[in-house]
Amino acid sequence: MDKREKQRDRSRTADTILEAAKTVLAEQGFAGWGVNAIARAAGCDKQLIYRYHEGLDGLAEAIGAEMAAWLEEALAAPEGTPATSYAELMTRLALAYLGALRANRLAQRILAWEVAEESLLVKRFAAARGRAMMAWIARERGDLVPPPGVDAPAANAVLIAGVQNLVLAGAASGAFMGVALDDAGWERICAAVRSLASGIYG
Amino acid sequence: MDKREKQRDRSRTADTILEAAKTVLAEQGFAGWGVNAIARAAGCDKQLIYRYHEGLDGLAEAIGAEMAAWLEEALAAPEGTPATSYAELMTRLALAYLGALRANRLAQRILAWEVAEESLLVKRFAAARGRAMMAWIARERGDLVPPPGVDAPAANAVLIAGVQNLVLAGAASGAFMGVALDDAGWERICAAVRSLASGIYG
DNA sequence: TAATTTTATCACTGCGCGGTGACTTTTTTG
DNA sequence: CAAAAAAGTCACCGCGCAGTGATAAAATTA
Repeated sequence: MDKREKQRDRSRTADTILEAAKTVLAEQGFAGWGVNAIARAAGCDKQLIYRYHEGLDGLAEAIGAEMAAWLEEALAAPEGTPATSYAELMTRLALAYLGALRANRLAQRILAWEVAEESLLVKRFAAARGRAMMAWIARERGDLVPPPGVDAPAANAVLIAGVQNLVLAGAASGAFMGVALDDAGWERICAAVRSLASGIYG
Repeated sequence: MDKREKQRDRSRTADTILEAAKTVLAEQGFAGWGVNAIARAAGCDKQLIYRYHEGLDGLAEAIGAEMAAWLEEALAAPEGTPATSYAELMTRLALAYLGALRANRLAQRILAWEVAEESLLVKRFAAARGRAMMAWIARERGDLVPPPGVDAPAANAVLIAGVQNLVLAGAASGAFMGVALDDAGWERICAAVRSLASGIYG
């Protein structure tokens, strides 16, 4: 009876470990992210983390790659009609990013990690994200151009950074500068992003 | 010769410990912030941390209080002529915050801490900062009002959050979305903040 | 000077961590 | 079936951590 001795399968186990690593990171944050916790969550021995994933660094690298893919998809989603102005383009980007980020705890944890530690690993995450964002802009922009006299990359950086920090603050403490980050609060933030973008680009 | 047996002085020692705690936090970040490291930096026994500061929580509380005072002073600094418009008011706030934050590693570490952990302690830090900011606005505003139809608190949240995240990103990886955060880059960011504020409020 | 209280140090416990070598069990190959 | 290779487990090491009870040294009081 019940002699299921779980058949052995290397790639399956490697996958399980990667999933466990993501789960632990999403739930505990990078502070509690280590071989012991991951092996515990994966239900296997920690040795396998070193064998199948080059240790924690390899796992982090894999997660970073998945994150880059996620970002691509999250931004690419709201297709349909192309933007008719640079202001609309950037508004779409910022709002798509805001929504996607709010729904992705793992991504939030990685962002927090990026500002809390300054390892090379984490720098690469940030650089990859920046590249993905800029690539999206370059691809979607078409022949739309920001108004002359406006430093679009700098303004975009402020907007996206604002969105990013608000999502992190919302997850961590539920409010920012007196604005409660509940559903109504997020609606206000979205409206403010729209106003800011059209105020500078429109 | 040289028999300086350091005279004992409780309040002096308590101060030394607090300073050491700040130094360790500023240099190592909150990950390396613990009784052992602090005692080592203060050159005394860790037991004294429990005796004179109620342990790590008490120290954190004290540091948080100092931070709140620092923020007050950092924002209050650029007096002189009062702002002539709401746009100018918020531009001043954002730029003063940006400059002060960039120069204060300890404050940066605390901000990173706030988004990385979700303890009650850290929530209080965030709440206190938010209150200080709003109090500054209420005090300096005079009879200036934002244009009708603009949700000023929400827009200010986006702006300040953007400034905050950019400073953290600059310290951690030196760039954000392709904008290098060196002296020239910060000039661009400041200009963008000015444009955003006057675009939405001006 | 002697007794007492304050200040500071020491030595230790228990824990979880990252990491590794030796082992057992299953699967594949000959 | 036996041998070899792959997959997975176990027991252990050294380390740094938070926390604590007993103890030593200085300062204060009697």
